[in-house]
Amino acid sequence: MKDKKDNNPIPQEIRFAALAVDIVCFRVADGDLEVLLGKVATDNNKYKGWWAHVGGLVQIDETAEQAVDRLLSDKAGINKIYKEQLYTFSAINRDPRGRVVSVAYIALTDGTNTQDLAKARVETVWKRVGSLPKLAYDHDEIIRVAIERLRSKIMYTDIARYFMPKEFTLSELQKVYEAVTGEGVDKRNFRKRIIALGILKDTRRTIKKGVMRPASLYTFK
Amino acid sequence: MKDKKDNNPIPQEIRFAALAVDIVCFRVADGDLEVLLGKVATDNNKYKGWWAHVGGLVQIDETAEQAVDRLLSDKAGINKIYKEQLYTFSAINRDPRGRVVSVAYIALTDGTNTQDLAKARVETVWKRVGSLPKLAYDHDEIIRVAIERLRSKIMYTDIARYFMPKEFTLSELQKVYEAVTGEGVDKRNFRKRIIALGILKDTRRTIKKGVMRPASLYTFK
DNA sequence: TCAAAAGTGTTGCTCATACACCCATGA
DNA sequence: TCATGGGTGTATGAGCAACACTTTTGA
Repeated sequence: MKDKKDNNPIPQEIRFAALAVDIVCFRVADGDLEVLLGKVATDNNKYKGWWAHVGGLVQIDETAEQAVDRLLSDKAGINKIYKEQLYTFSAINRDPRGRVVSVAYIALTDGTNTQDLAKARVETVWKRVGSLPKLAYDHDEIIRVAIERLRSKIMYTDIARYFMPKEFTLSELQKVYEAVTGEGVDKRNFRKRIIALGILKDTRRTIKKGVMRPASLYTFK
Repeated sequence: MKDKKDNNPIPQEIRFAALAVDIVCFRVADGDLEVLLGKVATDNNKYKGWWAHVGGLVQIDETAEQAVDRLLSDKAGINKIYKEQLYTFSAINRDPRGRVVSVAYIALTDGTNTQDLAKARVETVWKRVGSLPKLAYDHDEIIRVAIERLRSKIMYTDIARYFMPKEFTLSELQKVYEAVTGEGVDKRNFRKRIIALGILKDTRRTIKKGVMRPASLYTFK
């Protein structure tokens, strides 16, 4: 992709920075909030072999959003995912290779996501946010901000929906809230509140897992 | 400043974009929410003579935050102001001169601000947000997002403090809330709520304006 | 009948809203 | 005494938190 013709009329001398995106991609699996990490593979990079958020350079003919979709697909085999812009990090030495300004995004996917690992061009792993290694670049800082934002938004929006598969039980939804906030909630109060919001639809069908009473299945409206 | 040596080890061919900041600077004056606009002065620019948010290019040796401080000071004569990052706009054709990615900031100042007009290198004006002209570039979109964010944050944070002078009356503070939200509030309920937050301190002094009962002066803790 | 998760109501508290009159001042 | 904005209390309803037992199922 670097062979694209540079037909940008902006003078070269003021184009000092490379523009990148970094994607903090979350899921909830087995009651744990997890984040997608990719192994740094570029040579001449003191962080080679470290774990980092998936990301890369924005190209001349795409927006930051388009770069996010492309990089998630190419590097991690993840497609059609919910995303929102998080923050832009412009510290001068955040990348030891030179001035790189990064627009960070949060992305959410459901725990049963279909990651096309055949397409993924980077070694990736899902790590619980409670036990992360030291990350490359300023990615520790980025994920700190991302978790803070995610915890705050799950309280007053319905973003939890992007963690859920099409159909789910109320217990599963509750586990997602608890995994994100890190705190347990009362089952009756949770169900009352979430039903009162009017964002769920009862499918009138049930699912049975193991030796127990079947649970009602819901979808988001 | 463009004469700075380009000692960036990032290869020239991936540095396609210019990085800019745009600053949506608000104040409340005479009960109206106003925004600072600067007249576009660059030649070879189809927007020359239009009004736009104050902004400019980020330089190689400064962060976006530092660029905001520098540009507000140089172009508008405004110093030491509260600011927070709003959103990064990366649409490909947002600037007709070429690919410019802009990190937008919100800045707030009090209505009695001391703008050093002698230093200001750009013609500026404060405009009521209710009667804005069509702005240059994508600045209509930027201010739409900025106002949305400001209205939302004034409801659950204490950012209103940055609109106030050191000391102020409760009526003045209420006017700021009303100017930002665009809606009137009940005086008794407003005072009860704001006092209950515990963020104000009564100076035990009063101020008298015109022919009326003096009002108590408060400060933010 | 046991294990395991599903499902269900009531009470008290806190907080937001609606609403109207007297006070202090200088002209 | 009048005009102007400053300053105050109460009642009602909504929404949230605390709290424990019964139901359904298959082994």
